[in-house]
Amino acid sequence: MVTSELPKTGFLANASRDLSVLLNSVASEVELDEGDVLFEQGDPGDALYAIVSGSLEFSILSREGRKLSLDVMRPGALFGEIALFDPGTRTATVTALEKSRVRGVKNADVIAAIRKTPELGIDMIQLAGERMRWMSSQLNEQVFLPMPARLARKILYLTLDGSEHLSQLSFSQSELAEFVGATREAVSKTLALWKRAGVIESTRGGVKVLDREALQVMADLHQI
Amino acid sequence: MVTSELPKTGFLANASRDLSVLLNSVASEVELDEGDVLFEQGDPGDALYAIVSGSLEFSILSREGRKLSLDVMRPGALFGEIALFDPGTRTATVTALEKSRVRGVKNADVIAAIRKTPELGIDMIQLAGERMRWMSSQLNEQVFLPMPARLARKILYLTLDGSEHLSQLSFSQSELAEFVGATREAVSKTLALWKRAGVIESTRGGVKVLDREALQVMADLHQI
DNA sequence: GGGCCGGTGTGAACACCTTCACAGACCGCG
DNA sequence: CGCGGTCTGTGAAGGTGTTCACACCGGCCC
Repeated sequence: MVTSELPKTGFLANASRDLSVLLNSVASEVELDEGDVLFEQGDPGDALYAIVSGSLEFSILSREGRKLSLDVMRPGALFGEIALFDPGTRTATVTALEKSRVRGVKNADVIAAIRKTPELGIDMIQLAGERMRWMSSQLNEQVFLPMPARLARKILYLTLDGSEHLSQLSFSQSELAEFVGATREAVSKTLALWKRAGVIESTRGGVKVLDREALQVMADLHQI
Repeated sequence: MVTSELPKTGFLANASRDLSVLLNSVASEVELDEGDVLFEQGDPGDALYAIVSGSLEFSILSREGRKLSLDVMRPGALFGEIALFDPGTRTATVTALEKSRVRGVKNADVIAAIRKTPELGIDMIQLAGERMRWMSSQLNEQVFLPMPARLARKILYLTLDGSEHLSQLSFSQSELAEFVGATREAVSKTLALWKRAGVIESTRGGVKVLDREALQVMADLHQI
């Protein structure tokens, strides 16, 4: 059905073999170009996805169209698991940040597979647990932290690649603003401060982390 | 092992029989007095709970000790499911609002039960899905809605009992403030406005909803 | 009753972030 | 090369909620 190799990173790395089998048998592969929307908040959804290649943005939308970006998902990531057994609409929007390939499994297929191998159910619950833990931390940050701390945290988080630290981050200030839930101007002013302090370097469409330690401090501080 | 009857409301009402069986066999019952903390954010946790009687508050804490209350859980509610298979610490704090009884099942017992009856795994995933959907809506509200709208929504939400509308809500303004993530003063000023408009009535330690429709409007508005 | 404590009402000053406005920089493209 | 669009920098004004400060009110307990 599908031929390309599944990546061995992200959640898939420690998921059971059962899930890989499922993704290699009944899954259907989808190709996305940069900017393509895989699904949108409010859509009915009945599939779980795994990222084969590329990167996708995970975001939620307000009724007025404001966007809060939450995560950038990379190969090996699994998502869309809410839709698995809870019939309802998508609670988030997923957009391709570059040319990407994802593999989707219908909920009916996953249910059938769980009935055969309960171990898969346990994996899925573990996945849900991780996601909830992460959602909970996002809520905590958004509610309790001031904008600069949220910005510092998101920059640190987004420059994590596995256990590596990338110093270069390719997001415009407007995109960063969507990640921290603030305006472009506010982000711009904070970045300007940090730039003057030698913590970061900023170029058109990107930010480079110079002093990771200093950013860690900003992430915990409650003023500038 | 336990003798008291399980309530037939909340999530338990539509959960499979398998879960009820589990809760009636291997569960251990805990008695809580008003103010008792069942578990606290950061604690290691390995149990799933069901509420038998009473009511419990579900909240998250900031590092500085600020509290955001998220929900009041009633008989039939299940919670603590993150801890089931994701070894880690609690992401929230659960406190008894009155004398309550809860029944807890250890994760090992649930895992064993799922291996026997996969259907239970499917139930658990559905539970996790509902919780995530709800968490997602909370994040959305906290980030995108101004304080008065959040207050109106929480009051409406907390006066829902099953499908009934209670008009009386027994929370002080400080407690309401913890629910909306704002200060007592801000809540007080907003309630004063609504009181003058005849939408609510407020007494010491409580609020009474007079005009539910009007509150619904407030909940959608983006200014007072 | 008197004192005290927790809850309530409200104003003033302030902080933080938004909105609006505009200028300059960079880049691709005709 | 010059033009248009997007990205960036920054200031002024405004709004929303916080912090601080204080008055008042109602119960409860000695």
